[in-house]
Amino acid sequence: MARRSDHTRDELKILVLDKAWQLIDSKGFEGLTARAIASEIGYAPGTIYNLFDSMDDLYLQINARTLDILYDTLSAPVCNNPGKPSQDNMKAMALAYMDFARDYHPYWLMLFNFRLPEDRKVQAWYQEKIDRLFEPLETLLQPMFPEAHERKMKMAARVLWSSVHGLCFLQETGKVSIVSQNDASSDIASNFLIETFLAGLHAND
Amino acid sequence: MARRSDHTRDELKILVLDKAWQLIDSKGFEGLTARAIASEIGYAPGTIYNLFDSMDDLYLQINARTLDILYDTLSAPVCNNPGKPSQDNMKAMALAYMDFARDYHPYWLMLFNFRLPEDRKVQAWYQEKIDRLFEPLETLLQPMFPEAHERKMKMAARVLWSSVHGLCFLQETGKVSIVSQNDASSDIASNFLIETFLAGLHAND
DNA sequence: ACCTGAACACCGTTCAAGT
DNA sequence: ACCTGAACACCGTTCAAGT
Repeated sequence: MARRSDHTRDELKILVLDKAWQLIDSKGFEGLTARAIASEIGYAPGTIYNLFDSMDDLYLQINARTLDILYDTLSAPVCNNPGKPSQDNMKAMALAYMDFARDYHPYWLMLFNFRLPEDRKVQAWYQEKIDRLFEPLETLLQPMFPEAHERKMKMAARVLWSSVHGLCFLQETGKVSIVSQNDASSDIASNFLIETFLAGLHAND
Repeated sequence: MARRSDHTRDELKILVLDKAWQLIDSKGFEGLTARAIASEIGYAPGTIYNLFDSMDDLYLQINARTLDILYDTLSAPVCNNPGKPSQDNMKAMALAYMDFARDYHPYWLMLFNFRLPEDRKVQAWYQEKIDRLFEPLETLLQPMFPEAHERKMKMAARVLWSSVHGLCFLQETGKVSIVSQNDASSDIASNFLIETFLAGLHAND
């Protein structure tokens, strides 16, 4: 019931987000409540609302962290193997995405369950974090398109990316067994998708 | 506070589900609460739990209705135009799916936000409703594969279906503008996906 | 047997009151 | 200025008590 100044405002925000991240890890998204965070860091629930507009705002900040990790994950295949054939790197990227969905499962789910409050647009900085997710794939697709067809290349990147996401989503949420109950089924399916899509791109040239 | 027997148990279940469907339509998923349903049909909240194990169980029943409508929607292009080229029917099917996602938006979202309570498997009757969603697309893909390659055809159906879903999901949840801010962008993107995928299938024969 | 409705254990969020 | 914590308006869910 006083100013405590144990931490600066920014330190406190980071403290809250770190604890939120931990709570998701240990209790899942359902365990992430304002009261739980507050009690864990030794503050009152109201303090959360001093730092964030709402829990939705806090979810957005968590998603921002997740998007940063995902960006690094998707960039890795491109950066580590610049010499390799694009198709191999694309397959590696798709598998990296699927591994990410498994390893960061609750965080990855939050990315898509989150809906903005209808009325107002998502902030520009957040949209930017989403948009740049396509960049690594664009880098790989670039050499397959003439320079004049950049818009088509960008569409191809988004379509292929969405496809991998769709595959991953139906796989990961267990709605569908893509090929069989095999453990490697998602690998097979995503490789098949990429091979077919790239073959189609070349055929339609 | 007594047995009322205004309705049989089954009538009551239908009454609840109908009202739940209406509530989602008018107030969105957030407006769908046990108390709201009960008050609207003139029963006590406890009655809902007499008919359903939990709200999750009720969500599952709503999803079952949604899946039935979706199945009919996806079947339409195949049934109505048996003579047309498969590619045209596939494009129509993809657009039908995207229209469905828009027209039944909250119901469609519930399909994917719903996660089963970890421990126990989804019931067989529900899994069946999911599995048969692939049938219309399989019917269209069938002629493109030799009979011996049925397993490959089934995988192609699931991969293509997932891809369309992924495209639709990123489009509909507004995370990504696939081509531009154009209204027709999802049509362009899904047509491009299908053309490329089919061309790839033929090229890899 | 069926239904009630109070009760339990929670939520997100607000805001007057403290230091 | 910062933080508290009680209060408000909700949740899902349970279950003794009624008819």
